Amino acid sequence: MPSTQETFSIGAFAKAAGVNVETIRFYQRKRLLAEPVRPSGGIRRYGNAEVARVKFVKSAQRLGFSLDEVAQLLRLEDGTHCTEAASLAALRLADVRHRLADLARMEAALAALVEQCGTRRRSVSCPLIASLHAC
Amino acid sequence: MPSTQETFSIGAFAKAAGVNVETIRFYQRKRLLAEPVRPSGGIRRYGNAEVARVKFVKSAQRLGFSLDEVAQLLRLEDGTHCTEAASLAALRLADVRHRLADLARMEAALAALVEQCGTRRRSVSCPLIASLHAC
DNA sequence: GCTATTCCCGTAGTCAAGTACGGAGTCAAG
DNA sequence: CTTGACTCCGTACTTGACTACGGGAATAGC
Ligand SMILES: [Zn+2]
Ligand SMILES: [Zn+2]
Ligand SMILES: [Zn+2]
Ligand SMILES: [Zn+2]
Repeated sequence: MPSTQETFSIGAFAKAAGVNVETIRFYQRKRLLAEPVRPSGGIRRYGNAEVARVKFVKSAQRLGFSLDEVAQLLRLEDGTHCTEAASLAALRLADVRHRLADLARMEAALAALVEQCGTRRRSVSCPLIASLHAC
Repeated sequence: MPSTQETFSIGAFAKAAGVNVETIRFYQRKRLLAEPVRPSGGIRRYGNAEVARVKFVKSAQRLGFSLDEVAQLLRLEDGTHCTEAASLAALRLADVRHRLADLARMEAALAALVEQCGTRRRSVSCPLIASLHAC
């Protein structure tokens, strides 16, 4: 019972998802997006679900995941999974936690930098470089 | 008064920094690294400072910064900065905080996914896609 | 019905970030 | 002094993620 109109053409779809039409087609080639059947020589239609999917891809990308990794993430929720999916998710989770820690360090360093530059103009040495551990 | 021996050849430098020799030279072309003078037809020498610099670049990259952005970050601590540097850092900080929030959501979603797949095999709907808001 | 957008599809080009290669020069060991 | 490893430098190739182009089909507005 989808009440909202779920019928985007590829152009409207791309606009709704905030990407280029070519990007949609590129994702279809890369199997990140299924191409809906087209009514015998007609035009394909897309719904809100695929808009959300594309937005997820772009967001995950911003977090540093490659398209292949995003595809894996998506497969976690898509298909028949469980046994292998759980271990995959665990791997990704460890990765995410590492990034989280790194980002937190970076946040602290940047915040300190902003603080120092803002209040006094006498900073002995920037904490930025020191803040990123050798990992 | 540098007591530690600060004399890497480019090969030792690259190894110490955990990157390829070609990467060093690439960074020099990109002005992320200055090339030290070479004693009239001799071999260039590098020190611990540039090792730290390269490690910083790689760490910042892992956090999603592009090389151009890393160059900006490095300029923050290098030159005469403060006024413009503070706003640049603030921009990056906002970005980092956004990513942090997204990553935290994703962490929760992945943890839940792992949990669900591990214990029961009945998950109504994966929270993964929902975890990244439309930003 | 006519024209202007869109869509479809394949191929090709771009941009960032390296990575590889090849020939000449340099240097330390033997 | 020769040999082998390493350096220097320029140019070219690779990979990931798009982006552009071009010609024919389909649909929408008038
Ligand atoms: Zn499961
Ligand atoms: Zn780390
Ligand atoms: Zn300052
Ligand atoms: Zn976000």
